Amino acid sequence: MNNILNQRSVFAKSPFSYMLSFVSAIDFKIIKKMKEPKALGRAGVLKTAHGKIQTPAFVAVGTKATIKSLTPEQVKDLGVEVILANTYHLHLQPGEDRIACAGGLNKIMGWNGPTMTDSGGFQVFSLGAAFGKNITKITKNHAEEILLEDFTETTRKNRGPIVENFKPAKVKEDGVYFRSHIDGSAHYFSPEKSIEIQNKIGADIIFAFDECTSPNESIHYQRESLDRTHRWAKKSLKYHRAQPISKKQAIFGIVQGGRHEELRKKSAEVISKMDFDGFGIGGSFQKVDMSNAVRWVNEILPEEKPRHLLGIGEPEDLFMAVENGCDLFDCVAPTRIARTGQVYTSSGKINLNNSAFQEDLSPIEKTCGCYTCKKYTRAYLAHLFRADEILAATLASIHNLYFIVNLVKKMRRAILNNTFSKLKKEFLKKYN
RNA sequence: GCGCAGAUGGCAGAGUGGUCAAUUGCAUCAGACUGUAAAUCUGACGCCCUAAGGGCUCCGGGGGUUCAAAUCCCUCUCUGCGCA
Repeated sequence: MNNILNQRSVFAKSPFSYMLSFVSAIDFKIIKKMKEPKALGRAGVLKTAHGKIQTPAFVAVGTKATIKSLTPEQVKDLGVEVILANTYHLHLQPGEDRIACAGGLNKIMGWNGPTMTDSGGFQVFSLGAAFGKNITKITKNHAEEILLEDFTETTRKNRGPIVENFKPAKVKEDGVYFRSHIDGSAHYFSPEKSIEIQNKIGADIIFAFDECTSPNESIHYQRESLDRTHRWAKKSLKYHRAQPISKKQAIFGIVQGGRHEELRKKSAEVISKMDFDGFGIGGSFQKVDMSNAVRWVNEILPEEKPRHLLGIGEPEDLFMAVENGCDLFDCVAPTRIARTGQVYTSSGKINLNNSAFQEDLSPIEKTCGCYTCKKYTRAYLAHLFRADEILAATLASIHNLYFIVNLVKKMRRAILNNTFSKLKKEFLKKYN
């Protein structure tokens, strides 16, 4: 016990801790802007209580305070600078009080770099309007098709009985009722509650509580929802600013508005007038709509504050987002697809479960500098996936995260060298 | 040698007169996955025809009963158990 106390006091008195007393919880400096006429892209440095982030930067998703299948050392070694955990998941398990007692998010998970938490706003969508339907962050269907009401039938088998029209999340004016996906227990998130939980979890950057809307909602609903998200943003901000922790914990407001130019611009205006430390851009998109939405918003958001495009992360999307002025991105794709055998290469994704790779003794990618590619063959990974070995997920996740994180690092360097357009053109030509 | 039980698609294993090209699991072959209900989910999986659909062959081998057999009878082969 003494040891722990000693360690804490030593940490508290470290020279680093005095640096925490800067006025804003974060400090963002743009060091270079893209010079192309219409480009909004920039390279910068975002300083947080747990270190700097060289932007643009890819944020690794560690929903439940772990990047699935990886240790923090592996995550750090492959180049990740910042991670994002989730309020909804951590509230249910292990609970924010336990995280606080354990010393906060960084301490409990053994990650000493910058951290963020999502507010639970995405679960309003994924467990609400999108529940049991074929709708996610990106939807390939046309709105007309999405409106078909037979998607509940396709709900996965192992997730309990399908109950018609059952949704674990229900939106109310002042908050959202959730039914836990773990044990079915009822929970209620208001903006204040979300912020309170995020305060306790203690990430460097937190997000306002928002509603990510489904693209199949009517324009009327989108309007109504957007007003609600704006009200929630105000409440989130007010509550947060009243807490002492807001001196070292930054809060980002989230822009919504679906695919509608009018709503996106309105949202960007409303949210940017609030005293947030930075901004998130949320929503569920059809791919063709995404660049418009990002552009509309970033032309309005104040240039000097960081912008986080929520949940986006395929290579082509990252090029689009960086070019259009986003600084941060998070995405589950690299780690999620890795666990099911799919890995990124410079000429597109490949699926290591395909029979062709069983005798392929080359690495995933010859020119890749990641641990997995330096040491293992496709054949070995193919074997691990077939044998259902845990290491498969780890090695593929290392590669995919390295691939994406370093792709964004390359974009940053290209901005600094004025070669972004060239990089984009060459990469996408080979990748697609 | 005698008695009993059994032989089903790559494997395991349901089915025991028509609704059976044959439940299910595994394996196999593909696909999906973008603020993680996710080490998950979906589809295909006898052969042939582009699909709806249709045709052909099939439940150890052979023969029989029946309008109809994986399913009933006879016989052979093989396997397991028990007794010699």
